[in-house]
Amino acid sequence: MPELPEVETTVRNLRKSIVGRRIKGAFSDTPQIFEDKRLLRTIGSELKGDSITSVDRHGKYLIFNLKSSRILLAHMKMTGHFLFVTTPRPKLTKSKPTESQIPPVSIVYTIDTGGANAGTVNEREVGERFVRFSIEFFDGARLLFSDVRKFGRIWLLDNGGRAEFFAKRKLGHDAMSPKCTEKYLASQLKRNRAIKSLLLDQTCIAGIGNIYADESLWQAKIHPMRKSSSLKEAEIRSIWAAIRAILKKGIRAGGTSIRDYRKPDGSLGYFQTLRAVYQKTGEPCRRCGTKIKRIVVAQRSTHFCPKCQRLTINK
DNA sequence: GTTCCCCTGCGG
DNA sequence: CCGCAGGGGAAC
Repeated sequence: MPELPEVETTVRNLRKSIVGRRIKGAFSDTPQIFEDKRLLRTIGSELKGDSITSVDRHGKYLIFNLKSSRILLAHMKMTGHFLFVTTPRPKLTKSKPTESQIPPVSIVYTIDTGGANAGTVNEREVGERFVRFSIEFFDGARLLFSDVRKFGRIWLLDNGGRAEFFAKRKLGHDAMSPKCTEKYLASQLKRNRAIKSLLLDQTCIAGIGNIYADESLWQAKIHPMRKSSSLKEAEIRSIWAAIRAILKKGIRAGGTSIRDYRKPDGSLGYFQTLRAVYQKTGEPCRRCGTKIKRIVVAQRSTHFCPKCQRLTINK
């Protein structure tokens, strides 16, 4: 799921809800989401009494700045998404955690949505079934991290740990940052690789993923396999402008909700209704009617119009 | 560069 | 049963 527009939408949504609330506790029963496995047991006591002072983003990383000057970081990977709920904690089910798993502060229990009595509409909306991490605030509101595939990651950084964390990952400029100029893009494209693979490379530009890469290249009329070093200045300019326009459109649409992604309030984004090529294999190109083609680039499904987006420059 | 892996669910 | 899915890291 989440690419820059989804993460940005999440940030904007959460700023309105979680900033300033005092944390009563936190809980997770999914060891995979922590790089530091100790957090599985200690995250509750670590966060208790703290509060989130601001929410930010770098590429696809979500940044929760804490009053204690520490930072809670999150990456939603494929199916992760944050939900903010003020509804009462759901009723307990038989899948109650064992004694050893019960955290000192608060617990979010797994809801049994199977069987004839599959969860109520509300339970389905908040995706309780796949909650991997949760924070409970003193006023009863909760921040839930739902993630079917458990690829998402959460980190708790000490004061000052942020620079080291991002230096290690060598992220390029954020695609929506003023620093991500056309000139910067041109400098990054000097590496001689398929343009699509470079757009997906977070050390080149941070924030673009599979959907917005395909959409941007369609908009710019550039073939995804074009070698980046062969791109002319005008082509780079058009890619740069397309990235900006597409990401902006994605943000305005509240992101893409194809399967798992939702805004923190549970509502859907609508960029899926605006896309031109992503997962539109066989459908007519909006510009020329040619059937959209699917190939694999950088191990990812890639969708493009074989007529509008040519590899060779013949006209 | 590729290939495999981490996971779970869904649709053909 | 199979392939596929908004991501990314490790190993060859």
